[in-house]
Amino acid sequence: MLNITLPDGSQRQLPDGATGYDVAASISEGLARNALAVTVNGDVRDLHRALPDNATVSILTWNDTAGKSTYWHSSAHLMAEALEALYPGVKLAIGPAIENGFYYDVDLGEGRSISSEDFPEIEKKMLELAKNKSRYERKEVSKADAIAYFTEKQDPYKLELLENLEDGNITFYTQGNFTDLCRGPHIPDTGNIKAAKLMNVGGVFWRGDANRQQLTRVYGITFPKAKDLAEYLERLEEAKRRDHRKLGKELKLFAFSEKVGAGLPLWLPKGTALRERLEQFLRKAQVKAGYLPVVTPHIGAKELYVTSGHYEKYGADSFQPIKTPNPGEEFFLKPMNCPHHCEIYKTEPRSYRDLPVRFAEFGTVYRYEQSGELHGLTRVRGFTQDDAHLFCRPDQVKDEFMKVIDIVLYVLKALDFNDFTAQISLRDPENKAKYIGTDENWALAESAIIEAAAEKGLTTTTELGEAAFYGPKLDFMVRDAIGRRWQLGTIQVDYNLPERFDLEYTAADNSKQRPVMIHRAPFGSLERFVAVLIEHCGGNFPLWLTPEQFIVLPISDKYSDYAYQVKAQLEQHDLRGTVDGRDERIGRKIRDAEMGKIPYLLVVGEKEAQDNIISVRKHGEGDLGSMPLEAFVKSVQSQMVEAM
RNA sequence: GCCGUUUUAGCUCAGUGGUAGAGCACUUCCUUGGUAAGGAAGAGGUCAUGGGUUCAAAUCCCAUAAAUGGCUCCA
Repeated sequence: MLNITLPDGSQRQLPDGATGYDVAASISEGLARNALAVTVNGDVRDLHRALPDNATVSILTWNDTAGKSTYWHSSAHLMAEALEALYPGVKLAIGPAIENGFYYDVDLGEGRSISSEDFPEIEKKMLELAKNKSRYERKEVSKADAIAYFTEKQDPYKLELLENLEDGNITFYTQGNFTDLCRGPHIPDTGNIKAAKLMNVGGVFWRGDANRQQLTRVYGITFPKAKDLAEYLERLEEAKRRDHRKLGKELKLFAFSEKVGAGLPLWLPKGTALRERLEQFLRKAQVKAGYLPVVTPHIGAKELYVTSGHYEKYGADSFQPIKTPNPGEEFFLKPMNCPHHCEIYKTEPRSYRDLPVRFAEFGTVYRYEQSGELHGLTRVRGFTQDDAHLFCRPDQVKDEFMKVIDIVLYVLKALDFNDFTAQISLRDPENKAKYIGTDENWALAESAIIEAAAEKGLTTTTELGEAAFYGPKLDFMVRDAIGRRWQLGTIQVDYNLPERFDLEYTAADNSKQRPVMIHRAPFGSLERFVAVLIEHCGGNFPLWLTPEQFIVLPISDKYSDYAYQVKAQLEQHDLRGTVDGRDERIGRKIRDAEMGKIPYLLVVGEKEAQDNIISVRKHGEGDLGSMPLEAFVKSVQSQMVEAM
């Protein structure tokens, strides 16, 4: 008999040779039907493999990330089978599952290519093959047999992969007419692949090496129900509708100009209004938290970056130096604010009593990002960080972290990001030599971050080896309104720069000590944050932030005087808006204002002018009826207070 | 930076070798209209840039730039 422990801690006894499927069947028929794979002591395995004794087993279905991933990996094999059927002689490289679906890298051979026009045929073939309900059969093979198989098949990529595999550790999976070198695991059979869609095709290099063979990467996604595919495609459409590049243009927030240069955004008046409001919002919170605003120049002498180490690391791959009439004199556009802030720290001797000291700056920096990497506002060559550097004693790290977490949480709440986790990135304990700083300090900082996150009640994940060489960090991984994940709000410990800039403070015993430096940027950069925010709210910004809160729409030009009176009165209550004074009918004015995503449309005509009221229409909700100005002001103001 | 695709009016896009098009936006006129597009007229283009092929190029070829989908990178 086997003793099996389930995730809830309960125990079950099954006959020897029982499989994950048997466990699922012993729980419920439905679970057995939906089971895709199992985890055995944490490792994902095929559902139909015999279980070891005393294992902890959990059943994976479509609702588990690992279940989906297994499903998509199996789908990649199905696509490969379809490709082999349609493109005889195709050579296969690798085909993993990814976050949304899977891909397979293939070599079609000279003169053949796949384009999106070929997708329907491949999809059709996949579904046709899936209908056979072919089982994914696992088989352990010797290295010699595996090499013989792929030599026969003339697949150089699989042969190369085999070179790095150990004999006795090699498995093949076969479904239908297709056999692949694969570690697995896989779903039981192709039967529950009910919907397939190829998404994209692109060229990649074998093993990412530009000197090697160019392969075709075919991306696809599959689902157990046709409805799921339809929903997925709808989500993609929604993402397109929310694309910040599209909305940025439509709402006149920002633009790019070839003449100005790639990756250098131009902020239009409305975008600037939004951005400045964000800045004010954070500046206020920072001053309350004891930050000291500073301002530093956009360039720095070469020596500054030699000291910081950036010259050596990035000098050749970035914007090249600015020369002056003075021979040998060189300046660099600043790629970051930290070196400047270190120099500010050094302007006076610091006592342990002065710490922490927190310098904040909305600092514009320039980085020569690779041309292929530029993307709307999320990846640009000139951007403004909501930067601050905290210099503190080692024993203050935890407290400072907690305070920064407070600010980040405040920002996320005000902007309606409610779904997030904190990722703690620590040192790789196996490879401590990679990192700068003493063991003692690392241990102190790492436990400070972990404790701070725990005391703030954050949901956290911990990544070993993800820390920068100069210190551990905490990032907020935020899920937006349509389920995409973004990294916002970074807090990072730095042992490197204090060392390089020889920063010190005088301790209580009169000894010189090294302060700990903490970088932090709740937004990251204004550019990227605005991009994420646009996509999160679909261009419908929170009322307190939006460039225009209202627009007054006079029924005809007879009432435009009254319209301007309304605007002036609302402005006295610190509300922002305009009057649509065009010679157009009210229907047109409403349509344009709705398309412009302005939260409140205030219609005024004869009736309103006479009774000194306004007729209020809310964006996306329709007519709210008429009311006195004061009532409107009160309702809007209370909404804004609530949001903060 | 590499591979692919794209670039035509302010915007969204038609136009596959023979005189440059539509809708919206813009200007003017008419219209004074009550909750998602009132009507008419007009103006607007070295078809990204530079070369080439051709009697003839928006259209075919080459280069450059930018955008875009990937790859690589991301202090």
